[in-house]
Amino acid sequence: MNIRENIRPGGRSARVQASVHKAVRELLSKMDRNEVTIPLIATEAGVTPSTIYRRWGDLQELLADVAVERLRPDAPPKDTGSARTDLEQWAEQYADEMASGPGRAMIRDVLSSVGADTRNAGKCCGYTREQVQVIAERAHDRGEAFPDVEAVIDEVVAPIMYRILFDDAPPTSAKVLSLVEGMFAGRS
Amino acid sequence: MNIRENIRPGGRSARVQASVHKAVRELLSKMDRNEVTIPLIATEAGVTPSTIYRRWGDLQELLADVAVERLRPDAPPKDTGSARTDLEQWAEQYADEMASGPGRAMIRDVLSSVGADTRNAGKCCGYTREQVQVIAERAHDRGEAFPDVEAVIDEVVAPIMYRILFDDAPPTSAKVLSLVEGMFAGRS
DNA sequence: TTTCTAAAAGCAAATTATTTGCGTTAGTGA
DNA sequence: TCACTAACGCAAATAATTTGCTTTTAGAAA
Repeated sequence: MNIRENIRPGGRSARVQASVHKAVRELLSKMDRNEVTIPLIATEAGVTPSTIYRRWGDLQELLADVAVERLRPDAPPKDTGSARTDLEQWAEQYADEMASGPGRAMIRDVLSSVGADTRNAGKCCGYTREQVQVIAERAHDRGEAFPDVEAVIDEVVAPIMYRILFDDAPPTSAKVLSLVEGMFAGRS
Repeated sequence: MNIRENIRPGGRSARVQASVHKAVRELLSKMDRNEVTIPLIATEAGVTPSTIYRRWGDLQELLADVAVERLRPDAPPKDTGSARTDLEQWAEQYADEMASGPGRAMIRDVLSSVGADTRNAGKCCGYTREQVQVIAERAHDRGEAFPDVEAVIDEVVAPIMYRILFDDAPPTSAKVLSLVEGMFAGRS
């Protein structure tokens, strides 16, 4: 049950989608996530449950859909003057956001949904890659050396995410900085 | 709804648990995961659904419980004569197992369950850490240099897991080897 | 061993969620 | 404007979940 994104985008479907997403966000902020049900969302959104079932399939898909949207960055990484500090600040903010209660919940929602397609998780990965890419391009424009984007994902993003998902202790600020440090140590 | 592991371990509870786990494994091997329901599992296991609901709470918790057990390594990493090859072979096997269809499904089950407690995902992380620890101790006994276990998690385990979870492309054998390579490059 | 106790299982009724068929509404393209 | 059809609403049917109560059974005490 793939969510179509470009069928009749300007009409009722779009309004229903917006209304349902809004309802989900509001309910999640008010109550525990396993008390949120589709009939509840439907009431809050002013639609019938069957509409939601037909469009999203089940609660996990819907939560994932909402989470992906919320995980999309709303601004490019701040330009701090140097690639290293750009990356430091971006990584710290990324770690903070992802390690927060809502952040973790959204990541789990996105990962849980992957029943048939990996597209949801892939999108999030794509957002991250884009952000790092922006930093890399700025570095290039300034004439600074900057590691490969994939290396940044391996050495900075992946450890942060691994510890958020699997470990009890989210990475500290110092830890994040040391990961970035390691990134710049070997090269120049 | 925590699963207790040490209450009346030798009696009926244990038989029910074993029977339910077995039913889950068999059903998952026979059919698509989102066709598996608790009433189905109950029938297959020869118990009533309410027993499962009361013990595990919901399907996700049960699937996570089963997945954690299946993710527990059944043997220590193979001793290949040197720490580097130990780590190489272990990492390749780890990547293969986790990137496989069932592997990915189990990881997702474990991560999805984390409603109240992070214990499930933490356990998996713990298994991995133990395996690496074994390799590290063997290296120490042999007098070989070996990086810190946490560094191995950051630089080898985390990138593998990140790409399995978020990327479409699971890491290739060459990629895994290059991660291990990077691990040994800077030091000793 | 026998008896007592309470945790866990079974059963069935009540509730709640999900699916489905069909009629209606409202964007879209001619 | 009109015809077409995807998407919605409604309501009935089905399936899953919860819950109160009874029965079973492992483990402890006599």
